[in-house]
Amino acid sequence: MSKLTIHDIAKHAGVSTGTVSRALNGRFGVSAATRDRVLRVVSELGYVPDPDARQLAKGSRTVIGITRFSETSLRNAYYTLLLDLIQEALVGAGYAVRILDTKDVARPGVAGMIVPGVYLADPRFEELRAHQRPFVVIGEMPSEYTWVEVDNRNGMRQAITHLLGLGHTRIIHMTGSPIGQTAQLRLETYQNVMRDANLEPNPELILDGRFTQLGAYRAMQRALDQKLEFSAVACASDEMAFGVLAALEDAGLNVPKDISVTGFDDLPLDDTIEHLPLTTVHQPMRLIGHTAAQLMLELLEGAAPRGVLLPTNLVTRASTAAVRQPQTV
Amino acid sequence: MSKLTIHDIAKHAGVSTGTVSRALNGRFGVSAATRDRVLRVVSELGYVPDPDARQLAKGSRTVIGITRFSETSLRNAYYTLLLDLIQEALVGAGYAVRILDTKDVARPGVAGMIVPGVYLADPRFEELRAHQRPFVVIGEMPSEYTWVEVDNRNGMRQAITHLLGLGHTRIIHMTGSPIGQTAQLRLETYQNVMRDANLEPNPELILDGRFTQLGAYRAMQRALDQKLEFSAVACASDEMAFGVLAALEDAGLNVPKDISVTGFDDLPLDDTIEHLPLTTVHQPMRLIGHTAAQLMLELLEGAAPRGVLLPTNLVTRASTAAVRQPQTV
DNA sequence: GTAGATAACGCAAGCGTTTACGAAAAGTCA
DNA sequence: TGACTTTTCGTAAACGCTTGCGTTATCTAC
Repeated sequence: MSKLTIHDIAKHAGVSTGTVSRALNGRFGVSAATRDRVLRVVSELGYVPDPDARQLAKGSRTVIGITRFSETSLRNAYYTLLLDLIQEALVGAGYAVRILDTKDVARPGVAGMIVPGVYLADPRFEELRAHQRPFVVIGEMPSEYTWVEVDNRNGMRQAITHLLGLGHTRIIHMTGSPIGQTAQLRLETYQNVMRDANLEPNPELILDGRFTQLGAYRAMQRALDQKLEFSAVACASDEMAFGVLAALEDAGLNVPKDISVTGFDDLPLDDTIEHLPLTTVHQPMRLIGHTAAQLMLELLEGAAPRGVLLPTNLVTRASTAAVRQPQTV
Repeated sequence: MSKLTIHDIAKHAGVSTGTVSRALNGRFGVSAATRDRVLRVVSELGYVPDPDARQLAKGSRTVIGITRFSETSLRNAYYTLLLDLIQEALVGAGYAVRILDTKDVARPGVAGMIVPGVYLADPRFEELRAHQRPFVVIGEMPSEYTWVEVDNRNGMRQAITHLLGLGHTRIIHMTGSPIGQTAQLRLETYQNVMRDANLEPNPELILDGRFTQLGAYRAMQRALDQKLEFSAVACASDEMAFGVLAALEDAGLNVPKDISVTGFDDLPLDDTIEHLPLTTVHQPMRLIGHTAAQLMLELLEGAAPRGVLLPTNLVTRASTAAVRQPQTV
């Protein structure tokens, strides 16, 4: 089957190409009836407009940049997946996507920026604000700007509640870098949920794993050396959970028999590594990517900035179990 | 300045647009004299052809896929940088770049694949071979196919020679996953250079860090626990070197006073983390990206597969120093 | 029912390239 | 030198889409 063009659609729907174009782009000047008919034909034939032709006709090419991550905050797998999803949505809408630096915001031809993992305190954030270009932030919630973030509170609440339900009371929280809102929210929620259960959060049980495997491994090891008493570890990221798992394993402890561990992110794992299936808070990755792209398109059409909070939910797997010997508070 | 088009070039050079196009694309039917004149005007005015228009005129859109990494082999920063560079070159040549999975090779519209960090033993490699589409491999050297890789031998040789020159004789080699050629070559070279210096390589001094910070940290820690005697660590990646640095620091050892450490890759570091400046083997990242793109374009034009080996060189920084108390073999 | 306003749509001219095709210029050979 | 081949280059028609303009159909209000 040779390439399907807008002319084919026009012919099938009995209208002109101009009308098809307008229907497709939601422009005014098309009656609801014909729009529906056109759209039906489009989906029946499986027509998808050629991004090149579209761009060409629209005028100068518009590219949307996605920044690199800061190393520490979020890791490889997460980023790559996100990139892919955003690309999918944006290219579908006729934009080009490039990986850029925040300073490229000003570059001609760059219509906007999607910035995952940028801290509000980050100088790069200032850079973005200084320019006129629209941008959408992933993973932080700068008021007055456009962002998409997951429901950290609810996610962590579910994880801690799950652990409490299994009888754990001495629960370590492995927190990430304290610079970001994300880590902060997860930490706060941990503290709140503990308090709600009448367990005054013990500062000793809050460890900083810097959002990395190694950081969490070291923190955990130090805690074990100090004979810290605990039966569960709630981590602010999967990455850190893997570090914790390794430290526990090296100490001869069994997960989940001796210690329960929870993560946060639900990263798709590389098949080549076998890990204990992790009980973790799932982030709707596809939705995040899709939403970020959608918000960008919205912004480009002149919409007002807004934030979107996406749901999270706990996925119970093999790294958590009932506490071994019930403890008295 | 409004957009520069092929017409502007044509006018300035006193030729037709067709001629400009032919000159630009190296097609036959244009004399050397006019080609040079056109090219000169092009670079003078800084004209760059519109990829969209080019694609549109050329026919159906062609996209070139880049696969995701397998987690373990090469890390985030490396990958992202590479992605950026390849994108730059390929988009400039009028192609679209998408992040895809190896199984998408067969997808219509995908002209080729660039696959960084795929092992030869990987089933994904078979997948690539099974289809007709051209692909170029980064970081492995599959004979009969097209690849770009850095000179692992020379790089590791320089690193070890540097350490030997500083008086070190008990040098640990922190190797990566043994599945890949890369780790294998670096390991072999370490052994060879040691032998050349009349130091029979000691198997005890070969540690597996699995190409990750955590892996290297654990391996190093174990070695320290066993009171292994050594004065330097030559790592097969920067990532692992950071793990080693952390382990040494935790053990109260000073780098480079007590122990010298070398890396491999010369990853651009995230500014937010302060690390000891690492003596490491530099990989010409820009060149790698550029070469991969170039090879792909070549392949698309029907050229025969070939491999390109890129140079490496040692960058001496603060993590290496003369051995403390000279040792006798 | 008619005039005037408004909404719906078709027409066709681009957007910046590439690439047949054919004309003109330059070589080639006897 | 003339006829014929080859090379060089200009012309113009695509490529698939958007959009301003003008035309026709549909409303609205009297």
